[in-house]
Amino acid sequence: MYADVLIQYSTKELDKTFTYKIPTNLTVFIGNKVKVQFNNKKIYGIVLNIKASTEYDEVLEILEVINPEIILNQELIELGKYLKDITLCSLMKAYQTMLPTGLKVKETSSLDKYIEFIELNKDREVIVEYIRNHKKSYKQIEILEYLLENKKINKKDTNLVYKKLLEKDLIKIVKKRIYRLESYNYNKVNYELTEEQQSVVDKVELNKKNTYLLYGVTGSGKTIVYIDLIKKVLGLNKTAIMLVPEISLTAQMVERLYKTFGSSVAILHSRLSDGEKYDEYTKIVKNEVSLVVGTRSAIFAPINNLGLIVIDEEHSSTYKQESNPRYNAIDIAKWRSEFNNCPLILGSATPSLESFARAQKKVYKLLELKSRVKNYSLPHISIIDMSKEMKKRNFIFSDELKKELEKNLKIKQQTMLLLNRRGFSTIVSCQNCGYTYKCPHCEITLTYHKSTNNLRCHYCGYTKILEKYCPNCKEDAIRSFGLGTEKIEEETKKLFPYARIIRMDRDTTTKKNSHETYIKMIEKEEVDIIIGTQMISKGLDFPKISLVGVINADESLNLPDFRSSERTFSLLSQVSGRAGRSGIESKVLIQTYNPDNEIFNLIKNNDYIGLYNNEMVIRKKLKYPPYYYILGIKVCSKNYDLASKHAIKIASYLKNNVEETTIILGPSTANMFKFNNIYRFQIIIKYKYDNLLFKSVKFIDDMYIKEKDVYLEIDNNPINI
DNA sequence: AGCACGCCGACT
DNA sequence: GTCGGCGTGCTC
Repeated sequence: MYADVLIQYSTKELDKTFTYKIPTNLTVFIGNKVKVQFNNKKIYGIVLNIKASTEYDEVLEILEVINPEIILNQELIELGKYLKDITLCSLMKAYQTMLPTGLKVKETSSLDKYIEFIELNKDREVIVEYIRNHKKSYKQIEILEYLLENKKINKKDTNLVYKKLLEKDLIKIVKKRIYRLESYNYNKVNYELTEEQQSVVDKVELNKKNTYLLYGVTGSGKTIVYIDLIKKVLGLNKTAIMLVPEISLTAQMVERLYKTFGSSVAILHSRLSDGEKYDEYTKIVKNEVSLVVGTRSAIFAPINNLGLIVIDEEHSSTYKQESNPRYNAIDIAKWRSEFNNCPLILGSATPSLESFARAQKKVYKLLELKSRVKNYSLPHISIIDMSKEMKKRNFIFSDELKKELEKNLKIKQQTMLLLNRRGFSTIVSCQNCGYTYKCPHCEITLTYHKSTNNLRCHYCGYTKILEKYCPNCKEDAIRSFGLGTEKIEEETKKLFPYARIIRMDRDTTTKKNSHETYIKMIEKEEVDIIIGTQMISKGLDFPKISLVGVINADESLNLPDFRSSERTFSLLSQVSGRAGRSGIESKVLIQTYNPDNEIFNLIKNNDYIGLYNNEMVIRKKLKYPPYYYILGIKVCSKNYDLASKHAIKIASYLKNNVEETTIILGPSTANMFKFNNIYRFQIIIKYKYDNLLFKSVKFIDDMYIKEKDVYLEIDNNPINI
């Protein structure tokens, strides 16, 4: 027998299988990871097909099967091909993306973790006899008697001398595989569904491949609906995958799931160690769990008998991978829902326009939760005109926000302050000559971080110490402008010296568990004011938060992206939803320099439908999603002229090789025109249905494989343009 | 990807 | 004279 093996290198040149002979002493299955000789090197590959004959006269033999118990099942093998098709990556790249680090197709050491136990190796009578005959060997007897009583000793926990007994074959050392993450034993908690929640659950047909959009206001209990649906599915002896937008939200979600489902839950996200990930993957492969919770990549979990997929906060941009392969977990989920003939639930309080439009067109089935549980009212939202405040020399806190904060501190309630930008100040420049610090690799302004006294590029990570004198004119006139969370923290501390303040952004929460520590602090009410970036806007559920202040709402509104209104609405609704999660009356104050912008009216009235209707008019007029799909091609090179030249060439080729309804824009300079010293030109393609387009793009993509100094980044349905 | 083979410049 | 630069070409 012969096997078609896909080689570990994920380059497009080697994106094909090679045939190897299966030696008679090896059992090989489709989906196995195997070791083979390739071009005089020993490397690894995946078996994609097994056949009886080959056209080649001479083929090499498969050398070894690695992890024979863990194979890519038929579903995942097919899914890899789909991933390749939609992202134009190589097939191996697709499989490497789907596999956890410890199981990738390359040299990997075993990550199995074992505990060693000492156990008796002879019958009870033999041992008792031995003890009787060796009364003076106290040490040995101590062990034997303990083992007679307790059966086993953890080898690590003992310093007893057991070597002699081992030599005499009276005891043995037994290795047992263990998992690094053990599920906690929470007491199971019962829950009750409201009438509205129950009716939503009842509408979901469990044996059909429908996509549902669960549109429910913040605090309406979407999670309970997910849990109840999962319970029903597990009751049918099927399994489920649930995705959450970010790692910080998995802990909270997992706790809730444990309370309902006990230990049959596996967790997958990128902050697990390689060993932990490997263990969780093993649990799934061995059918030891029936529910997988995790972030984006958990959608590739090798779970069998899938009966339900839930994607919470479906509008979140984190479901889109921003590096190759640029897939969206929602697309993968749809594929798996079809493959397994099971429902997919997309949930959100502010669905993406694409999803809501599909629900309107009945492509998705719309499920609605209109009321907050226990009828807690939504917080009262006011918009504050910062241009008026500026005349009073209030640059950060308006009078009203100051007043409300003070009030809230007095009554011992918690306050959240949102500013979607970390660091201290966003622009550092010289008052004398106008010199502005910019990243030498990316051409964007550097952000000043006071805590570390340096300047940082938020794109490539370039760091530079801030000098006292201007590097250009040598004057002592360096000043910084623009707001970041660090500055908010400093100002808040000045204004409210007695308040207990924490700052949560990427700078303060990168260490493992630091995020959890902060959450615990908020929970235990050891904190009065929480300052943070959008990180604090999602999922957090604390009853004591009754005031939310948005320092500068224009930050996200002014981004040059057609989705900026949608995103701003979603962010502000999301963060507003953090307040008023108990009976207490709560407030949200949004500071802006553009109070007349229609969007604030919509946010104030929590009018998602209004936003949807407004935006859809604009999207239609400007031919943006959901009316058109977008495909972005970035032409990249270290050489400016080369990038520009090829971009023009590609655009003109495309104009002649796509359907008439398709619109080709550009090339123009990309948003991050210079990034890490690479120049990027962008071609935007707007299309409806165009089979020709994909053929042409694939053709171009193949052509540029060989090009050394230019490369393409192709992104179908990009989330940023 | 990675390595072999292959053809032209500066050096123990 | 060689050592070694990286430009094609091939891998079951």
